[in-house]
Amino acid sequence: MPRPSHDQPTPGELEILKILWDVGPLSGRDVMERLNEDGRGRAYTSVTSLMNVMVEKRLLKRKPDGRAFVYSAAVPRKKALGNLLNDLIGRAFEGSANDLVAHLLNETQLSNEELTEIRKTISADRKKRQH
Amino acid sequence: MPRPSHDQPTPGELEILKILWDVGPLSGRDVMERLNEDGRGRAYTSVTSLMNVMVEKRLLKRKPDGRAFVYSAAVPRKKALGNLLNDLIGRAFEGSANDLVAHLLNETQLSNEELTEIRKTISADRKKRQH
DNA sequence: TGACGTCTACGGCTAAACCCGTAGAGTACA
DNA sequence: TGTACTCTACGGGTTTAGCCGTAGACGTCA
Repeated sequence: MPRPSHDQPTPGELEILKILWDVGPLSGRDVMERLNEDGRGRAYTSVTSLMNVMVEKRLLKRKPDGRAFVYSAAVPRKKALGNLLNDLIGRAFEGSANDLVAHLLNETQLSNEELTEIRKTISADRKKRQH
Repeated sequence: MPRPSHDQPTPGELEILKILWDVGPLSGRDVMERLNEDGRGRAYTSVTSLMNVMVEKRLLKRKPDGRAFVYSAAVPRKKALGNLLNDLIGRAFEGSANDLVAHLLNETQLSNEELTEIRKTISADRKKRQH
């Protein structure tokens, strides 16, 4: 049996999605330039080839624009990140979101700033939910 | 350039690690039987072959036991899960643990039970930290 | 018209993930 | 001794991820 197809965006695919989520529809060349701001000098065809795979996977949409294509995300950011989170919760934390949070607090070293931020997030969420 | 070596345990590797973390050192056959409780009928050689790769990656250790090997996790659970979490935070949430928690609360549908659990976890953590 | 540049389509490459089968050595038991 | 079983070692197979190069179409500008 082959390697299981993961259904989640791969790391490289996520990079592209993040760019398109942030700045909206872009040409292949624009995506390449943004990607390569990290210093890795990907070739133009590497990027478009990856994006074409993503179109087949329904992660991206593309429309002709003159002679070229304009690509845009076909999956909303919130949903994609939620899937990624749920995938990790399912694979590593027996499906318990609470286990994940507990691990985050106990086993990773968070700065005090991050801790207070998280506490604020939690209490704000509680207030929001009691209408 | 090839696919970047991910440094994190793959999904299949994580399954094996979870078994060894839970029940301690096991023979290849025992690991196979536990794995196959999920219904997928992996062959014995599939499992041992995967575990041998994991030994090379230093994810597992093995010791001869009579004619066979006994495998054990070479990476502590807390560290491996922490790495997995940090990897996701870095790739998907711009390095912000708080963003991850916020996403968990806002964008994934958690049950009320899970929400109260998480709140308890957070406040227990706070109390623990004010020694 | 010709030189140049950019775009797509296509195919190919390496390595990882995951899956197995077979051969040969060792053990156990009748 | 012979049969049956189990283990390791080894190699192979398929799919995906990520990376490119080249060919051919098309546009621009001198």
